[in-house]
Amino acid sequence: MEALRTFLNDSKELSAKEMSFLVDHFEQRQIKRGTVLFEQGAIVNSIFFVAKGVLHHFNYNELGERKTIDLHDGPCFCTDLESFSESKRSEDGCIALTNCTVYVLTKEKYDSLVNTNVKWSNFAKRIIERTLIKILDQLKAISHKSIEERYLDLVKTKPDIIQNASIGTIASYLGTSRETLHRIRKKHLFS
Amino acid sequence: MEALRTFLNDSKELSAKEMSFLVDHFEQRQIKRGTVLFEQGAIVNSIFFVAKGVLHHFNYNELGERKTIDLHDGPCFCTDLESFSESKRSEDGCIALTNCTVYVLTKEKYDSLVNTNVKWSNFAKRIIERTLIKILDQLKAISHKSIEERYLDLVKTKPDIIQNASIGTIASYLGTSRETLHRIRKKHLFS
DNA sequence: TACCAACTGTGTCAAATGACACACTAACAA
DNA sequence: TTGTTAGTGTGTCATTTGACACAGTTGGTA
Repeated sequence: MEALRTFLNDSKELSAKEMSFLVDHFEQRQIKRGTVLFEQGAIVNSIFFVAKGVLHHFNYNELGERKTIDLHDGPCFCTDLESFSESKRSEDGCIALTNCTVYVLTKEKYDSLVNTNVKWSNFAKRIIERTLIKILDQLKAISHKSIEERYLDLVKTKPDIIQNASIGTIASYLGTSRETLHRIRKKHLFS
Repeated sequence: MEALRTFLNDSKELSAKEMSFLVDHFEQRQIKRGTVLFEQGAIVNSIFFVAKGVLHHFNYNELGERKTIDLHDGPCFCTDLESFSESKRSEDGCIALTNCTVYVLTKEKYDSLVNTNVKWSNFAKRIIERTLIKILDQLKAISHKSIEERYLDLVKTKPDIIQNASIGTIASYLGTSRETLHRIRKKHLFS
C-alpha cells in the first residue's frame, strides 16, 4: 500500500483524507507468476498499479511472433491505454513474470474519480502526463542509443527485469535478436 | 482555424459556444521557415498547435551531435511537455522547416482553461491521452519494424516531412545514418 | 528416475550497417 | 559573377547483425 501512496503523492499535494479517498478506489490483489492481466481480443477495463513484481506486456507481429512492448517493473502503472480509454479490443497481452502485488482501478471507479471535481481530474491528468514524459524519454533512448547502452542501463536501473525475464524477452524489448543480446552479455560478463 | 477546431473536436462533443470559448485561449501566428519555437536552456511556456507546416524537434547527444526527436507534421500539437508542465529548462530545440500556421496556447491560458471546471480538465486529459496513445504506437513501430519499413510508412503517411526535411534529419529521426537512408531511397527510386 | 519443453550458449556465414572520403549540386550572399 | 555553405550521391571497407543450426542446461512433471 505504501508504494501506491508514495507513487501517487509524488508532488506531496494530497492530505491524509484525500489520500484515503483516492486509494479507496483501488483494490489490492496478490497474483502469481503466469497470471494473465489482460489479453488479446478483450477490452482492458482496469488500470493496474504494480507495487512489486515484473509484468510482460507484448503483442504479436504479422508473422505471429510475440514482441515485447514493455517490461513493467513496479512501482508503476500498467494498462493498454487505447483499449481502456476507448473501450476497444486490445491487441496486446500482459502476463506476470513474478508473483506481484497489484492494485486494480476499474474503469468504473476511474470514471467516478475523474468526474468528482476539477482537482481529481487534474490529478489524473498529471499521472498521464508523467507517463507520457517517461515514454518520451524511452523514445529518445531507443532512437539514439545503441542496444548495448540500453542493455547496460537496464542492468543498472532495472535489475529485477534482468533477473526475471528471459534473454529472448529482453532482446525483443530492446529490438534485437536473442543471439545479439547474448553477445553483449558475454562481452560484459566480468564487469 | 478549421484545422484546430477539427482536431480539438475529434469526439464531436463540443457545442459551438464551447468551441468558441476553447479556441479563444489560442493565439494564431504565421511563422517563417527557420523560426525557432523553443530552444535549449529556456523554459517552454507554450503549447503549439501546428495547423499547417513541418517542425523539427531535436536535441544534442553527449558528442554535441544534433539528433531528431520528432518531425511534427500539422495538424498536431507540439511542445516539450516536461519543460512546459514542470517549468524546467528544456534540453531540446524546435525549428520550423517550412512556413507554418501555428496556434499558441500559453501556460497561463492553459492553466486557466483546465481549472475552469471538471469538463475542461477532462478535455485536456483526453488530449494528453491521445498524444500518449500516438507516442506508444511510435514506440512499438520503432522497436519492431525495420528502418526501411518505417521510411516507407513515412513516405506514405507524411509526404510533407519527406519533402521538407533533409535526408540527414530524416535519417536521424529513423535512428540510422544518412548513407543507409540513401541506400534505402535508391532501392525504391522507381516504386 | 526419466522425460519433455523451454531456454541458453555457441559457431558459421551472408547481408546490412556505419564511418570515412570525396566529388557534385543547389541556394544564397557578397 | 563568384564564393560559401549546406546538403546529396557514391564507393570502399571493417564491423555488426540476423538467421540458422545444434548441443547443453534447467525446471517441472509423470
